[in-house]
Order: sequence, then C-alpha cells, then structure tokens
Amino acid sequence: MADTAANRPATIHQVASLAGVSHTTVSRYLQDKDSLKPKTRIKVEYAVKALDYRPNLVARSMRTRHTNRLAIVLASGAHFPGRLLAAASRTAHEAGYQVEIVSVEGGSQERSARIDELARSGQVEGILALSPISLKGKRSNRVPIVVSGSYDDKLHGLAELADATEIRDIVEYLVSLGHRTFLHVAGAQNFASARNRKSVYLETIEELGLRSVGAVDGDWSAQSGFDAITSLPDDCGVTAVVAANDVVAMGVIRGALSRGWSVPGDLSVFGWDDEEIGRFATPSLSTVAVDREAQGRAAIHRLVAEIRGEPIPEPAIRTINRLIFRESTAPPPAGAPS
Amino acid sequence: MADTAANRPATIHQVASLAGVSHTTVSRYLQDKDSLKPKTRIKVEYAVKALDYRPNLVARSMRTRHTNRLAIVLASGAHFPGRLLAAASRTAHEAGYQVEIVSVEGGSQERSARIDELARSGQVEGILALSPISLKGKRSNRVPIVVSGSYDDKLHGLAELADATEIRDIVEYLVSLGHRTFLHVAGAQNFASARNRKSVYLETIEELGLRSVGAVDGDWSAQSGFDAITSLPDDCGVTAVVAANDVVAMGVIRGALSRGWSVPGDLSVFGWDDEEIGRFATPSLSTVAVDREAQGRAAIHRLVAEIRGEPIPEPAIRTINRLIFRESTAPPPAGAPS
DNA sequence: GGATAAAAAGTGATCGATCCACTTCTGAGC
DNA sequence: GCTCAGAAGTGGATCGATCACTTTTTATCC
Repeated sequence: MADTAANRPATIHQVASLAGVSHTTVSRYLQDKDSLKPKTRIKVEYAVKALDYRPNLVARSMRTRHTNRLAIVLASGAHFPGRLLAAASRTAHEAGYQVEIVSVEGGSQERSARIDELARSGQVEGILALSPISLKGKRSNRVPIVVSGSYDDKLHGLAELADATEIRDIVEYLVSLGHRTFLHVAGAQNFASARNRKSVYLETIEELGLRSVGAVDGDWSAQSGFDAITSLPDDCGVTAVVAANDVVAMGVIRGALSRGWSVPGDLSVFGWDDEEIGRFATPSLSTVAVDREAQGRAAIHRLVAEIRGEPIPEPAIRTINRLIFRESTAPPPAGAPS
Repeated sequence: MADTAANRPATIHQVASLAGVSHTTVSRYLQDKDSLKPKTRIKVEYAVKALDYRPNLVARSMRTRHTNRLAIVLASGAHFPGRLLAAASRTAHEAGYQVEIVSVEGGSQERSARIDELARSGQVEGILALSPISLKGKRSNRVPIVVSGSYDDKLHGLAELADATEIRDIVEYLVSLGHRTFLHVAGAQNFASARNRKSVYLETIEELGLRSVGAVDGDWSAQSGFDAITSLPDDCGVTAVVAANDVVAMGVIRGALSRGWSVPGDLSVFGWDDEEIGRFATPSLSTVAVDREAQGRAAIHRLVAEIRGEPIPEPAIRTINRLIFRESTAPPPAGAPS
C-alpha cells in the first residue's frame, strides 16, 4: 500500500509522518515504549504495524557505533562443537547479542588474518575463537578476542585444569583395573587442549611409575588412532590406550581388532567427548562427558564482560567433566606384566 | 600516531587529507585501484598504510544498500554439515560474499520467525536454510531464501532425485544378496530428505514385490534406530534394514546385537552419509557417500543467482552419490524365507 | 490562575562511506 | 595552439537511524 516507488522498506520517517509525530518520537518508541504518552504510543504502534516497519539495523549500527554482534570463529573441517555453540548462542542472545559463526579455511596464519580483518571491519564487537590462532605481535585490535580455553591456551583456567584432572582420573581408573603399560594418541598439537592432555598424561605416567609406549601426535581423526595402533611393535605390551577423543578411540579399537587384539579383552580404550555414537558402538566407549554447554556459556560471559569493560568473571563453577565407564575398558589380560 | 582524540579508526577523510587528495579520490581508489594515476595511487596507498585505514563496512553498506553477506541457517540441535558448509563458504567467498552461519534454536515456527527477522533486518542479502522451515503465507520477504534440497523441498532437483535413486539402488543391492524382508528407519519427517527416502523406499518395496515390516519414523538419532529394532516382534523375519543415516545405522546394529542378532550374519544394515566413524566401526558400515561439497556449491550458486536476478542455474551436474559396501551387509541367513 | 518543574515531542546535526553533477587539470595528437 | 579524453577535485546529497538540544505540553502546588 504505502510502498515507495523503489519498493523499499519503510523508514522511520514514513512511520513518523503516518503517525503524525516526529521521527524522534518513533525512535524513542523503539527504545522504550513506555517513555511515550499512551495516546502517542498507540498512534506509533499503529503506523509501525501498517507499514510493517522494521528498523534498519545497518543504519542503527552506524549511528550507535555498535553492532550487537559477536563472531565465533572456527576452523572449517574441524569437528563442529554443536552443543557448545548452541549454548554460546543462547547466552549471547540473552546478553543482547547476535552471534555469527564464521568458519575459516586455511592454516593458522590465514585464520589469524581473517580474524584480524573481522576485528577491524567494525562489523562485530567481539570474537570468540574456538580454533587455535596465532596472533602475532602486531595486533592492535579494536575488539576483544577470547580464545576458548578448551581449544587454546589464552583462556587460562576455564577448562584447562578440568582437562588435566580428567586425564589423570582416567589413568588412575585404568591402573585400578590392573593396567601398567599405556599408550596415548593425542590430538593435533596446535590445540591447547591436546597439548594439555598430553602433558598431563606424561606427568601422570611418571608420577605413578607406569610405563608408556608412547604419546603419538594425531590429528583428532579415526585414521590417526588406527595408525597409532597398527604401527606398534608386537611385543610392546600395551594394555590400555587413552585416546584424544571418541573418534580417535574408534580408530584405535578398529586398529586393535585388525591385529587380532580384542577390546576390551586384550586392550582397554578410553575416549573423550561422550558422543552419541560412542554409546552405540561395539564395544561401547568409556569416555568423558564434557559439559560443553557450560564451556559455551562461560566463554560468552567472558567475552561480553571484556566488551563492556566489566571485570572478567572468574570461572567459579568449574566445569564438571564426568567419567563414563562402558564396555571398552576392562582389566588387562591375565598374561600381562604387572 | 595519527589517532584522533577518541582513538577511533581512521576515516576516508583523514586518509584523503593525509594523501593530499579529495575523499572522492580515495573512494575511487578503494573501488578500483587502477583508475588512478600511478602517482596519485602511491600517495593514497601510503596514507592508507600510515593510518592503517580500513573502510567502515557498516557505513559502506548503508550507502550502497548491500551488505555482501549471506546467512546460512541451521537448527541448533541438528547434525552440523561441516563439509557442505565449508564448500558453501568458499563458494560464497569466491562470489564476493561473506557467509554467516546462524544456528537457530527452537521449533519450526520459531526458526521461521528468526529467518523472517533476518531477511528483513537488512543485514543479509540472501538466506540459505539447511533446516526445514515453514514459511507461511505471509512472506513478503525482501531477500531471496533458498532452502537446501537435501534438507527440504523448495529446491527441486538439486539433490532430491539423487536421494531417491540411491535408496532404490540400496534395496536392489540387498535384493541381489538375497534379502526379501526389509525395515526402514526414517529420519525426522519434517525433513524433505527423510520424506523422500521413505517414499522411495516404500515405492521400491512395492514395485519389486518385496516385504516391508515397517517404515519407522525416527529423528536421525542412534536411539531411534535402537528402538526401532528392539521393538520388532521376534518372528518378523526381517533380514535387512535401510537406515536414515549412519548414526541411525549404528543404533540399529547395537539394537540387533542386544537381541542376539549378529550383523551382518542375521541382519544387514545400510547407512547413509559415509561418516568417518562408519569406516572404523565394527562392523564397518555400508553407506552412501554424499557429495556434500557439490551440494554446498550448488546451493550457493543458486542463491547468488537469485540475488543478482540471473537465471537460476539448472543442477546440471547431478550430485553423484556413491554406494559404499562394507561389512554391515551380507547375504541373509540360510533359514530366511525367500 | 500563575509559576514552575517535569515530561513529551520536535529540530537539526551526525555517523562514514558512496554517488552525483559539475568543473578543472593534464597530456597526447595534430 | 587547439581539441579532446581521461583523471582528479569540489561541494553536497544521501542512506536511516540516534542523539544533544530546544521547545512545547502537561502536571503540580500554592
């Protein structure tokens, strides 16, 4: 009906003139409906509805100098942390921000370049990086960047310690079953979570006086787990594997079967992430249930605090990762050295 | 050095005055570096570098009325189509668009509302929906919306027919092994891909004169596959299951084992998606390798064409889905009726 | 009823880019 | 020297909001 020649969306001025008020009044209405006299409010309300008016967010952003948008950056190709993102998204929403997920291809430096570009384009107010990035010295960034703790090491304390603790718990559990000789198939070493788990694994092995036949650097893939097992010498004596995550664990199990080792009869395998398939695989996977929702919430809270210049919240409620014991772990075979 | 009092990013005017040219010239430089005389270009180039100038994209968008941004919408809980997104992202980039992935919670109507909001906020120029949405009559949307064919039914021909064909191929393959009695565990029925597969399954059963003990509606989860199998009567005689995807197939297998049926000895199971874990599961999954990259590219091409008012590209190169035969399928047990 | 304060509404500038309609400068070719 | 075309400058207008002020209206109190 009231379309302009160009068929453009209605502007605040059109609303104002239809309502018989000034554009300022409409603007006030948009920000706080109660600051208007009831009679005026009704007029504006009517005009907004009649013209099907939606404020142009680009114009608003330009004037207010903030976009109310956050970006979450992750490496394309890497596993997609769906639950974390959902929680992060919801948390950001509650804080008044829109979230946009940017999947960046290429290596670490390419990603960093893209993040830098994003940071300075004026399009987002903060960035949460879920993939490892290398921000070299030159960063005079305009917006806060939070690198999630469970994926890199800038976010001390958020989830790192938790990661560490559980690896130790896993090893201790396996020891309690009788295992003495271990293997760790680590994740990609540019991820801090992978580095942390690996170093805690090594520490624990040393402190408890156990034997490790290696801590193999993988890339989070099932293939890397498979390769790690199939390339072991026959007489290595390993009876328990701590895998970087559930997918790697699946590869480890398949590799073990391919050499005639039964799981868990000859080899126990522990995963990480509690993915759906782990519960239904055969054998089902012992794993670590990670509170991804809490991680997502915490990361966004931290980011929002940085944006607003508020004190950074302490990760008071430590994320609680729960060990889940299923079929892939059992006591070692009788013949194993102890 | 040249920071303003407010420490704001440099504007085009500051660049112009440092370079000793007009702001118009700088603007020209930004759009086409070659339209400037070399001497002028160098001056501008220097000023841009010295001030570390980045054009304010918000201001630019406001004036040009386009944002060069696309949104890909997906349901927050659903499985994340990583490969498709990566390809879509890259393709969009090549066409000059930034991609933002919006993960929307809630049901179909909530999602549609969010998409509508997105469509009219003036923030994106096109939307690719990967989750089922119900755009009711009232859509007078400002921007094109493409709903991916493999996930819903607006995008005729992109992948629907392909979907259909492969289900038939699967059944025919199983028949060639000797199977006569089938079960289909379908995906969530608000997904067109799930509906298509189901109807092609039913058609094929009928046309080939086979027996189906049911086409159970699931929700893409392993649990739904597990439940479908465990709730079958003992004497149903089923020897082959066509699952909605690999995760469902895992659940089916686990369910079969839980009732003492061996896979593939007593029951053959076919999956869909060729996910990494399927290759390493035990038994490894027979499945359909889907060309997600091609789907992502095609969807973006179509969306960009709609945005630019160009003719919609025909899905000329049909996405080729390849059947992969692994351990989860074999001839039926000797005792099965034929 | 009039003074006064508070609330409501209006006016015009502003954000940082592009676009427009000109004018002016520069240099090559004849 | 003249013409002509391309490059560059000039000075605004424009996009659609918000915001700092100013002005008008309303409410309150004596």
